[in-house]
Amino acid sequence: MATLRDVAREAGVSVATASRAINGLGNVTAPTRAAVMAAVKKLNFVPHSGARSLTRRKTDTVGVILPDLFGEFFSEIIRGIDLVAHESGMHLLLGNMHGSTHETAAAIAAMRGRVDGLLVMPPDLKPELLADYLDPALPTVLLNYDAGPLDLPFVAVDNYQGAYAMTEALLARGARNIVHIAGPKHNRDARDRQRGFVDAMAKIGGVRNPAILPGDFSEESGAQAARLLVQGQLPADAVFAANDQMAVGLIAGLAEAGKSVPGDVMVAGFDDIPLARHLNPSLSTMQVHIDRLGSTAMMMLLRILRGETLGAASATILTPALIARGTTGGAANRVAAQPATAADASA
Amino acid sequence: MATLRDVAREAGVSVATASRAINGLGNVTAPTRAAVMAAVKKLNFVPHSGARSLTRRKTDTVGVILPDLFGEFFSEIIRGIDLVAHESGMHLLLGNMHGSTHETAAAIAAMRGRVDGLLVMPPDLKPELLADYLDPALPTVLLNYDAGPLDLPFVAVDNYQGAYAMTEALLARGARNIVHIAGPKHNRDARDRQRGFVDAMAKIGGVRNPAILPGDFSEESGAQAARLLVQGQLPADAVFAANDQMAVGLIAGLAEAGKSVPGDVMVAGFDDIPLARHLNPSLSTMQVHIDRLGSTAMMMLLRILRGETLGAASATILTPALIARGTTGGAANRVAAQPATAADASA
DNA sequence: ACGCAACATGTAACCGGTTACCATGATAAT
DNA sequence: ATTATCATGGTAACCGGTTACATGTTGCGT
Repeated sequence: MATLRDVAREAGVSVATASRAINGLGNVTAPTRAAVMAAVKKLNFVPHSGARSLTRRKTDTVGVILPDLFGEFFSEIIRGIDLVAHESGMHLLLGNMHGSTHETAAAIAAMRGRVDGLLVMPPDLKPELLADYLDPALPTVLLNYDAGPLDLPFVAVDNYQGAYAMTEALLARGARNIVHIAGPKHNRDARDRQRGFVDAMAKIGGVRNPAILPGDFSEESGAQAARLLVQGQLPADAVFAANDQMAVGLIAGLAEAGKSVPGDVMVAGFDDIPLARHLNPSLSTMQVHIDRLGSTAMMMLLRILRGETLGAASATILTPALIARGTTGGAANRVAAQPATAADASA
Repeated sequence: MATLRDVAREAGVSVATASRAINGLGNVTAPTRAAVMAAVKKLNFVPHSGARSLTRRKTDTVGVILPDLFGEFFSEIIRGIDLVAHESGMHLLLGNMHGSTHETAAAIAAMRGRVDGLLVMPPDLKPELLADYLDPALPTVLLNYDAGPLDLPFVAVDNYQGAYAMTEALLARGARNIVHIAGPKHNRDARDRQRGFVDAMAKIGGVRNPAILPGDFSEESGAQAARLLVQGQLPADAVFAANDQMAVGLIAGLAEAGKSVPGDVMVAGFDDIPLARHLNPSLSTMQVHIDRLGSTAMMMLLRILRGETLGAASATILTPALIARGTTGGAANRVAAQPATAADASA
């Protein structure tokens, strides 16, 4: 592979001139530039980005660290990020922590010297640990994680409010015995959604200890919950799954057991993955605009990299919208969970 | 951020020794190594991967260049790649050519110096052009693209055979007037699938010029086709869409027009995206194991990077399996399109 | 014709690691 | 006691670019 030295020699100029010609710096005469360009073409020279980023101290790459790559949730996030990154000529370096805390540290460490900034989604990590792993000098935006005391910019979904709104909607539709299928114990989204459910049940439904089944956000755990429901003879007239994936498994499980949705029992999910509207009956859910989660975070990171200060915009909360579809017996109309916030509108 | 020089100074040794201690090379005494490690911990030193890769001449990163990031097809591919890459401690650098030929060149060029190898999926590029863009010195595996004369390793799906088998199955189910919804004109997969359809119709069904509607692999174009079908009064008793995404749109469009599936018309797709089995009725399709496309390619690339020669394994053809589901009125049983090939078995 | 500014180009240091090669001191062999 | 041997650790070159600074060249004003 040809190097800049080769090009310079071929064009009969110094490396400095060659570099300047290639990068379009002003102080090069037209004929010199032409000679350099000819050499570039002839030798098929492509600048070595690794070497370049060493001196420039920027890599034009952002690291994206996700807990997993499975399912539409993550692919939508990546798509959202890429959309914005691509416009600014940024590349995406994917890091996967595969659920393990130890790997998270490794994934973050491996990014040093490769990226200009980081987008991290640490759904089940304690903030203190995260602070240990992160390099304070590396601009970082958190995905779907309010770091609280850490004072890191983040974009998150208002899970509490969303779950509250969905529970309220189910109660309004006449459900009395609503069962919640929770997400992973350590997962923050899952815990916030559960809190929203519990609070709504207490305040609006007047129910103190609503039934909660365990789950882990997987389709299989939704099916599992269906079996528990049917066998355990829980008197449920509605089930609110903490995410769509589980709702999908749940519906399949209920169908197997001969239960009709929404006839025997209503079902609701959370996220609005693309699959949701294609189910039959279509799935009622809280629409999160998952791709916006990614694109908003990427836009924030870009602004930080440009040296702007985010100020109030450093904490962006996306409010999910209630989408009432077939599984709650409703028409397919959409209603905002609450007036869109300024943050949401700017996204 | 601390550099190796800082660490060496702190530990009272030279940079060479520090480097050796950190990388576990033999010629360092235990006390010296301990001193270095203490300095590393104290200064929070993390080696700068950019600088390291410059001398080592390897980056532990592979570039992945895809035409788009939309839909489950691509997210499944990335997942498959990541699965294998992660095991070998490799990172993934995402490049997106966003459909444009010009951007493809840019995406590939930008990878120089950043990656050890390339995984490229160029569905609508001419082989000659591709050869121009690719760096012959950079190990490259093509995804879903038989480069023919280029002699590059690739892993592809037997689209022709798959489409042939699906058409045969539809005919066996009693369909007489089968309409095909084609993919993008320049897309190779799409063309091969169309050829398979046409040939099967001719050889088995004895039909010379079967009806073919245009499409572009998008859900919307499937819906569009549904409108054409209904308005144009085409006497179709089965529709074979070139991919699942279009089949989904098609089914929605047919439902809108009051047509029942599979009662009035059978529907089949291609790819077996996760969504397929969740539709109601569930979608009959050719199962491609999309993630394997990615993981197989990544495994091939790793072997090349290790210096092994692939030999016959450099061309891997995955044979899709016929999955008969609800939209063709069948039970949900799976039948192999044909005996699995050696290549398929080894994947 | 001379002095000086403005501009083109070259030299070399530097980014942060790795590593070939050499120097040192300790130990072993004679 | 003297020298050969070797493990350990230091010096400096190098990877492939960028860029501060030095140098050379041209053109303008007087």
